[in-house]
Amino acid sequence: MPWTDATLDRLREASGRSGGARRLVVELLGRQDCCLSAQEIHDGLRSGGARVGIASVYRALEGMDELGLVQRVDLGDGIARFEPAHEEAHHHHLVCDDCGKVEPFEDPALESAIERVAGGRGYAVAAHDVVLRGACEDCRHDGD
Amino acid sequence: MPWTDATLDRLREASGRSGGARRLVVELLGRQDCCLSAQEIHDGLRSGGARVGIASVYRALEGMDELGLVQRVDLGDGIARFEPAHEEAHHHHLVCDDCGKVEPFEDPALESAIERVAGGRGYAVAAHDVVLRGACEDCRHDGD
DNA sequence: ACGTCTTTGAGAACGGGTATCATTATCACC
DNA sequence: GGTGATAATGATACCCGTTCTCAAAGACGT
Repeated sequence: MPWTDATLDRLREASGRSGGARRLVVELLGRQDCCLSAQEIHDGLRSGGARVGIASVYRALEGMDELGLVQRVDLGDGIARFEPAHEEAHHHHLVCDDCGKVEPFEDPALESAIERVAGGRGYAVAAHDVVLRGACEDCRHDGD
Repeated sequence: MPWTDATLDRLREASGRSGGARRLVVELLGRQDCCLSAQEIHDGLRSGGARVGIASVYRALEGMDELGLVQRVDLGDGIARFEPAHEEAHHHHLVCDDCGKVEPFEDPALESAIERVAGGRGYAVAAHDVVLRGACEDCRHDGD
């Protein structure tokens, strides 16, 4: 788990301390391959028997976000989701309006188009989200 | 104001009635060239002397959204924004993390990359948002 | 082990968005 | 122009994700 270890190191380095709640959040997030909401993280930890407060989950996520260790993902439903930031495997999301399924995708041409746009406007882009909403293949063939 | 008139017609057609609050919201939105939040619309109408409830603003926006007359824009700050849907002038947004400025952009290569991704995944994409965050040209040259 | 300073957890507080409900306004019909 | 059925409206209570507060617990240098 390279991301988990590196993230714990960076967090300890930044604050000078370690903490149990923060470690649990990082470890859970490191096991995921797509995004999780703060509530989902909280529920996952509680169901695993940990006595973790929701505020600690938000604090851990905030700290990681400031250090660029997580990618904040906004799917448009008013709930912030987070996933480990693997710079070598940057991806975006397809959201099905029918069944709510979220699946990641990556596309080099999309990335280069984004970089070209930002550069042409004088922008130093720190982050970008692309969210495609619609009907997934399964739901297109179901009744709709 | 072609969008304003067409939108009022479509809304009346859909519900069978007209209403003063809805008309004010549509007229205000039709005067904008980029996105506004519900609160901004509400404040704008109240400061113009109209006694409009915030609930009516949300209802008007919801109705227009269902008919595809507005584009819902999510800039990642937890506030939904809306702008007139001009299908001939589809655009996305650059957001400055420093000064909060929002500016629109459009890019045909970006659009075609999105369509290609969605098609390759069997997705019927109904809507897509691209939000680029970073430092705008002004803020890059200021202190930061 | 001790003291200091950060983290933590519970719950209050905040804010955008939605639901409720009595009142008002619109419109087809007369 | 009335009249009645029905939708729109505005004030406000409510929901829920997120942030704030604060006392208690934990981490680390000494």
